[in-house]
Amino acid sequence: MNIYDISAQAGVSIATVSRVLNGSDKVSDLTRRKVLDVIEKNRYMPNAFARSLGLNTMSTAGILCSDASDVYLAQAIYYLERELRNNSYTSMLCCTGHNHQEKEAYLQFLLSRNVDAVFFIGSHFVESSSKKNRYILEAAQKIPVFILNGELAGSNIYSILCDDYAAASDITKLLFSKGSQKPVMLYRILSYSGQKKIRGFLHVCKEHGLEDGDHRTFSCPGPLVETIQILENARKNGLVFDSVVAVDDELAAGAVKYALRNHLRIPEDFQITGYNNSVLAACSTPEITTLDNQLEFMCTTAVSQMIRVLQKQQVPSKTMFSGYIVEHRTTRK
Amino acid sequence: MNIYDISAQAGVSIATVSRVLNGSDKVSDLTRRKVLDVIEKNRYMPNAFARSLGLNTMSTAGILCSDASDVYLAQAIYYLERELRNNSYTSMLCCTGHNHQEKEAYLQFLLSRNVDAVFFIGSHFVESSSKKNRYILEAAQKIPVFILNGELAGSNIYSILCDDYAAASDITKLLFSKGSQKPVMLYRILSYSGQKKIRGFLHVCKEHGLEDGDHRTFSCPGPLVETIQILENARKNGLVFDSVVAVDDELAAGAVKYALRNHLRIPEDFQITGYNNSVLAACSTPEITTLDNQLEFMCTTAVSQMIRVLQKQQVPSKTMFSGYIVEHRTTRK
DNA sequence: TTGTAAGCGTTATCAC
DNA sequence: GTGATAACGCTTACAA
Repeated sequence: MNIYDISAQAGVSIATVSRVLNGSDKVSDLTRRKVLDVIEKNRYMPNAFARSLGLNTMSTAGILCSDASDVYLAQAIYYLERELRNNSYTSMLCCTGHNHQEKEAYLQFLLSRNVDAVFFIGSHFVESSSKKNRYILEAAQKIPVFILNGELAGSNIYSILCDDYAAASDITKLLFSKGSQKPVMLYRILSYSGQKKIRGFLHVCKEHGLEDGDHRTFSCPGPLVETIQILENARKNGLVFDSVVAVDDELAAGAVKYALRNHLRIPEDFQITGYNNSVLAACSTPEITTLDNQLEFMCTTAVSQMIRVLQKQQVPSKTMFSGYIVEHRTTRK
Repeated sequence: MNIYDISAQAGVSIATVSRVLNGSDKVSDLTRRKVLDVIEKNRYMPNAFARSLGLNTMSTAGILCSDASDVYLAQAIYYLERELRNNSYTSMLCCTGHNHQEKEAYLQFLLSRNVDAVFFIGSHFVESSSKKNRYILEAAQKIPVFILNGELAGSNIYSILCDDYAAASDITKLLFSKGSQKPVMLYRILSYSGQKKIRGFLHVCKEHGLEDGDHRTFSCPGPLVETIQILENARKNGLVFDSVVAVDDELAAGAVKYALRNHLRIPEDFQITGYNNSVLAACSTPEITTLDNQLEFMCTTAVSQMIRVLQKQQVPSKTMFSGYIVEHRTTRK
């Protein structure tokens, strides 16, 4: 069943059917009714491929993330998909993992599908080596690229991110103000946002006279049990700490486990802060004080910027906004 | 830059270029090399829309779920996308929410994009009213439909699911065997799998002489705080219970909170089981005993069945397998 | 092994 | 307001 069948049955030309299909006002009501009847009777649906070929777009956007099962990224995917869909765009999802080669391959894969734009969720897509970022710059020559929670300068690249330096500073300040003397920080990897958070933490530590900040940050890329072990080892090695600043809520959940196992009272003896305000912060007992980096706002902003860019309108190449602290029960009153 | 430009530069016909592009062996090595050189020099990429139009497929599959941010569904999306991608299929994601109209609209949206197959994740897509399921049957007339964790009979529909009746029975038996006398069950909604789990629970209760099972199941569709409140209310209303069978790990996390607030020792005074073996079970303190319903296996099975169906091979319309219990610290040794 | 030419099903530009 | 018809860029018989 194609446009010719419909035009034949309705006794009009394919041009008229196409006009009806696309809501042109240059069709008489009578003809329109006639054509619509035939279309409905046959449950006709125009062929998306032919349509795309003519229009050179299928209204699709690519979403690249390392892992759709990560609670934070999953939330971002949810918001992005919702906004895209509300604007009649389909979302093509790709989970790349952390391997650089794979990231490149997946981006090529999306480009080969002629997506109209692509969203990177997470700062780890932006690498410190500019050579490794070339694939993003090249993609941006074809379609607009949006980086959520990360930053990369380049033409046709738009970065939308939370001010993680300020946020990490604020949350570290909060701990000091609640009586913590010796915080430590848990991070995953030295991604762009990871580095910002570490710098914010270190800066505030220094402000409070803690000069050994460099020895108070720990990389925890592995599963929860390893995170706990890292804290155990730090203590065994003689490090004194009475609070944990974690760069995500899962790490914070690890810190909660560490505290409970060692019979440290939360928040009296030991305070913990998470990051992302995810379901994990709410599911933990006690609920974790966390930083809301306004993910929903970030995603809606990104999609509306995409729409603007595709309409050739001007859009800032960098949009940064502040997060806010959500106090729960792992920090003192 | 299109196939004509390449053919002109390489001094061959577009047919030859197409052959090279599609790895035909009917091209001499010399010609192939010549064409590949031109392709690489120009970074030529064939137009996906034209290609799709000719082949009548773009190698895309639709994934429908209610909410990509749900930890369990997010995990399923991750596995499905990975398997699809490994088979050169792109994933088009749609999050429908729970409204029936939306589900229909989203399915139409995917069909209008000419996807090759569609995956429904979650039993709540299958409604008890067969009239409401018609949209799925109709879609199945065009493309194969795969239902994960749900069941619907119909031509070109393939259901892949865990035996939730047996699983819920097993996990309830486990609690009795660990000394629980009075379990209660927490469920979300009366979805297909929800009902199976409830029946399994009730059956085992009866086996153990607990005749008031019907009064021991509670619907908890809302957020965590409400789940806790429901348990509080049950207790205030005089119901005695010493364990909770939850149909997902988030509900189990709510039960953990309830127990801790009421100073019930886990697992000595109060035992809890979750479901799905998700990150929430691992992040909770104590870690939650949970049921692994082999989501990864379910997703890989679904995708390999899709491949087979698209190759016109025979595939069972229903595939059911058993889950297994992962014992952690919310049940006794 | 290579080339010619006919589709694939739309949209859009012209005439009328 | 409507109808021919060219374009979109590829795949694939069929011919050479």
